[in-house]
Amino acid sequence: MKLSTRSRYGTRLMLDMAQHYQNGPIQLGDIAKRQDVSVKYLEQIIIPLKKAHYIESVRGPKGGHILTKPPEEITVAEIVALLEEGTSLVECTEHAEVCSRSHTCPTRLIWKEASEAMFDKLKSITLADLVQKTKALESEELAHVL
Amino acid sequence: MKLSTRSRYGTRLMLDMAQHYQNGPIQLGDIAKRQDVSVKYLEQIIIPLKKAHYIESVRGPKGGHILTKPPEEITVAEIVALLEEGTSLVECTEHAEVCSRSHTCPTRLIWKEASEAMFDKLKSITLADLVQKTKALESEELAHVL
DNA sequence: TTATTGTATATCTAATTAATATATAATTAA
DNA sequence: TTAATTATATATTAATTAGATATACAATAA
Repeated sequence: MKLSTRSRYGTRLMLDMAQHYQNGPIQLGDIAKRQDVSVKYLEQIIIPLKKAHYIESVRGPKGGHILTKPPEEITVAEIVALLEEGTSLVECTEHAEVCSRSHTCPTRLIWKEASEAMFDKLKSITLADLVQKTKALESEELAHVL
Repeated sequence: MKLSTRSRYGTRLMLDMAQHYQNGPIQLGDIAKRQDVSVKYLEQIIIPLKKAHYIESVRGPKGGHILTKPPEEITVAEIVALLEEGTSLVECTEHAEVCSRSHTCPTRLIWKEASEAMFDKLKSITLADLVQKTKALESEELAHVL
């Protein structure tokens, strides 16, 4: 039931890009340093995000990656759904045919409801919200140190 | 992010026991047949449920397992939390020390909120609800066949 | 034209999941 | 009292997935 590093790192990748949204193409090397994740792993994670057109890339020196939409218009639910390949906690709610009991299975329905509750929450959070939250947390931390 | 078979089968194990709550000790062999899961696997899954005192067992012929509480008093949230070993989608919300970024990490907070949304839903569903739901689904299915 | 950056595959390791096997202990009914 | 039945405990195995790393190639701006 744990979230994979794939969607956790992917969300941080997107958040990092949102934080530098105005700065032109962002390089994975920079994100990797800031987020403390290997470039090679980020290269894998970014593929589905590019395929789904959340990100565009430019090659060559001074190249990098750019969000195609403002952070206000991207929810965490979209990112997680993409990187986890679906919004369901069980295979059978999306593909009933994987289990012969699907049509009379009562537990199947509750897993569906639980998945929906979770994603409804994630739908309510945009990358812009996360950028804001980050600033708040950082000044909190600063106040705590002083 | 998928639920393990452990908690899925475990929930069905508990549901099956709830369906036969009045029938005295239930044998794993019977549950295994009805639920189409191997006895050996159920034997493993039942261990934490016994440790947490949801189930008591009697050995010998005519032995088996019994719920210690009526199905109305057991929620799916409890079962899943037990079998998934926690209610969190990420390690760091329960053990902040696993990640040095925890104190300023904005994503950590949203994973926590999402986990809570999910478990709040599961808390609202008891084994008795599932027993009811099963009956409804079965008569629906019957009506469909006729 | 070369340094820089992204792209595409392939490979690898470790952990986890899902399950099976074997041996043992308790209990009851014949 | 003993044979059948059932639970318990531990070990083992097979398959899958997660999490990463490595290698070779393609594009492009300075």
